[in-house]
Amino acid sequence: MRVATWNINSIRLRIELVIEFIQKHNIDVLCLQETKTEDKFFPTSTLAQAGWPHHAFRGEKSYNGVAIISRSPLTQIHYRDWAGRSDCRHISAQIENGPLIHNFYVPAGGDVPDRKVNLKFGHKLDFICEMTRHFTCQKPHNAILVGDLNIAPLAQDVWSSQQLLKVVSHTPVETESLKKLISDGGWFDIVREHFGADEKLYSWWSYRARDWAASNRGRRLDHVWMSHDIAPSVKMVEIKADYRGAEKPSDHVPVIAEL
DNA sequence: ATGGTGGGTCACCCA
Repeated sequence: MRVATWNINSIRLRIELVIEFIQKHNIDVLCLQETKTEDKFFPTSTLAQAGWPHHAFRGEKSYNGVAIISRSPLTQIHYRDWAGRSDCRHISAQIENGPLIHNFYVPAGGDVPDRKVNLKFGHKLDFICEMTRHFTCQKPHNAILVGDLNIAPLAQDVWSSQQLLKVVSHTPVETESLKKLISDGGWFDIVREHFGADEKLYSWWSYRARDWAASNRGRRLDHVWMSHDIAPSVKMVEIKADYRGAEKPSDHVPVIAEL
C-alpha cells in the first residue's frame, strides 16, 4: 500500500496535478491539506473517474480543509475539533483491510513566536498540546498520522538551524513540543528513520524565494508517522521535490510511504 | 530591517 501526504494549497486550482501525481506514482491513499474549498465544491467525480472513488473531506470557504482520497473503501470517517475551533484541520478514516489514517493541518502560527503578543502562535501550541493529550490517552495501533504539521523538528529538517531558531516552525518550544508528541503519543517518524539522521530533508520551499532550487532554503514541515506495531513494515519513503518545480506549484511537495 | 510570492474571495485574509 502506498500512502501520500501533500499540502496542495487549493485542490480546485491543482486537481489536474493531483490526478497526474496519483496515477504516475500509483498512490492508494492520498491525504491533502489546505484544500481551501467547501465540501459542495470538492471534485469528487473527477477523482472517481480517475479511479479513486472513495473520499473523506472536511472543508470551509477560503481557508484550511483536509481530505483523504482512496482507491479502497473508507470506513469510520471521523473528524474532531482541536484547540476549541471547528476550522477543518483534521479528518481520520479506516482503510478497508488497512490501517487507520489521521490527516492533520496544524496551524502555521503567525510570524512572532510569542503567545503573549501573537494569538496564532498560542493557537498552534495549544493544538499540539491537545494532540499530545489525545494520543497519550489513546495510543495508536495499526495507525498512520500524516499532514502538514508546520514544524521542522530537527536541525537537519531546515536549511539553517541557527538562522531559524527564532523563526516560527523551528523555535525550541515548537520543536520540543513536536518531539514530545511523537514520543508520548506513541508515534514513529518513519521518514527521518528511513533517510537517517544526517541527511537534509525538506518538503516545503517558500514562494518568496527568487529561485527556490538555487537557494534551497527548505524546511521539512510535512510528516508521515506510524504506530510502533506497523513502522517496521515500511518498504520505501520518497519526498517528491520535483513537484516544487511544476507549472503553478504548491509550495509543499508530496511525501510517499510504501507499506 | 525589510519585503519578497501565491492562494482564496472580492478589500483583504492567510500562508
